[in-house]
Amino acid sequence: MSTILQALRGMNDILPDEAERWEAYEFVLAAWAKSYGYRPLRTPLVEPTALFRRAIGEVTDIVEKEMYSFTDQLNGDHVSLRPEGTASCVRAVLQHNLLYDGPKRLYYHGPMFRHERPQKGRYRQFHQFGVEALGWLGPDVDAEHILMCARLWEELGIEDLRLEINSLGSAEERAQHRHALLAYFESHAGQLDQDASRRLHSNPLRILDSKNPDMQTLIRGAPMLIDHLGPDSKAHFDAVRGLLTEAGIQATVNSRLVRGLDYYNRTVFEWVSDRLGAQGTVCAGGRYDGLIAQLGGKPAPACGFAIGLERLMALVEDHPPAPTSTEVYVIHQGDEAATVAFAVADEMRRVGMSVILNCGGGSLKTQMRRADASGAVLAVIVGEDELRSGEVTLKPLRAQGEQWRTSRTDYIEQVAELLLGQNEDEQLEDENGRTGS
RNA sequence: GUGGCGGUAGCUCAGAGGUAGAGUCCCGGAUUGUGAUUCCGGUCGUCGUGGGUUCGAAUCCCAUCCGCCACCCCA
Repeated sequence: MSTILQALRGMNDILPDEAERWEAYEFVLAAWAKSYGYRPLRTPLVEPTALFRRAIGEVTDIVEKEMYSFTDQLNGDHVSLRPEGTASCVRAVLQHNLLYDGPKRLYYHGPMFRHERPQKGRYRQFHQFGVEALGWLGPDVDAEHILMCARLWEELGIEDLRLEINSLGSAEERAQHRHALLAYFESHAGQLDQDASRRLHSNPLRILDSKNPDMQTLIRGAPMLIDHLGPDSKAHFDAVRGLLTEAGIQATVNSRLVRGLDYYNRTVFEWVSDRLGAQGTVCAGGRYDGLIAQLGGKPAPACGFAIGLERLMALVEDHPPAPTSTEVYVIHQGDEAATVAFAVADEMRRVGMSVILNCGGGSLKTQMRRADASGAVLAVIVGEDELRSGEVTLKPLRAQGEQWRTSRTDYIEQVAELLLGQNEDEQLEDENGRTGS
């Protein structure tokens, strides 16, 4: 063991059983995003460190202590593995001037990197599916994002996510509130715990989020951000909530909901599960109207959110999508038959069947066992007898019925028929299963 | 990053100073070309790693790595 190198801490291999689930989810999520008019964007995993420092904020935990940052040995560039997707997305949009002909709906997915202490649902390399709408002022887009999440949970059969939403107001309103907050906490400095004292000047908003029971009274008395919202921000927030109510989506306003990235303003939201322990946030996002200008673009509003794929998939572990299975397993005996079997497998694959050709020899019994274990619907046997008569043997492995021999010129049609019949049976079973439960 | 718990066969786990085990999986066989079940046989481990204590360590001690839980924070 000691001589075998391991994956880095908090970075996981996704083995075939799980990887099949991943592919299924990636497919479902991409189709979902597309159905709302979002288009894919792929950006590099490595970006200039400055991008994240400017976008996420210098004093955030992510930038201060969680980024994989290093110096490119060859040219001295300061680069970082991306800790989230929005910064890269905005960078790409600006670099290629994608907003030149109007607003854009975009989605992305892939690995993100944060150097945190791993736990279940929290990894150093984790995966997000992100959705961004750039160029719309809202509140319709804000509501669209929350709505599409709700519909996705329905589609995936997740029923216990609760929605928390808040408004952070504009940058000016936040600054005002920060002032009031600072004054309040400074006048009660004696009641602040260690964490709160530390955050007092770096990020006083975060004090509101403290879980320390001794702090709750103090926090309840603190100035509320929502009371510092101007008429525009208030109208925006009300409009978002109105649209959600119209759509029948229940949201809890959590005035202490604060996102960990500096770029957020106005609407922020989180979908939270109680089944994931301390890592309950499955999906979160909000509006970031200032970021585009902050990164040097022509000012434009935007909002977006990201889903943590590990967390999402942990919620539906009990109902994994069925993996696609092999249809045909080709068995053969003897050198000459091996050549024929090779060609037979190739022929079937070229008409679209998924075929495993037995490799590595083995007795007929052994090969039959492998065929059974492969999940194939049908075994095609090429033995010495078949070779002499120019035939193959077809043996159904799942359905009733005996094996039979057929000529090598027309066996494919019979295989196709058999597979078709099998698929119909499965669909029937599927439907019965669904209506029956 | 802080604190707590854990790591024994590919997998699930028992063993708590005295010869490393069970189930499962995998492999081979049960009269020569056929899957499940059953029966028989077999492989598998530096007991996470490295030190220390001891006549003797999977077992006790220290360090370290990895995982889990809480904090911090977040998807």
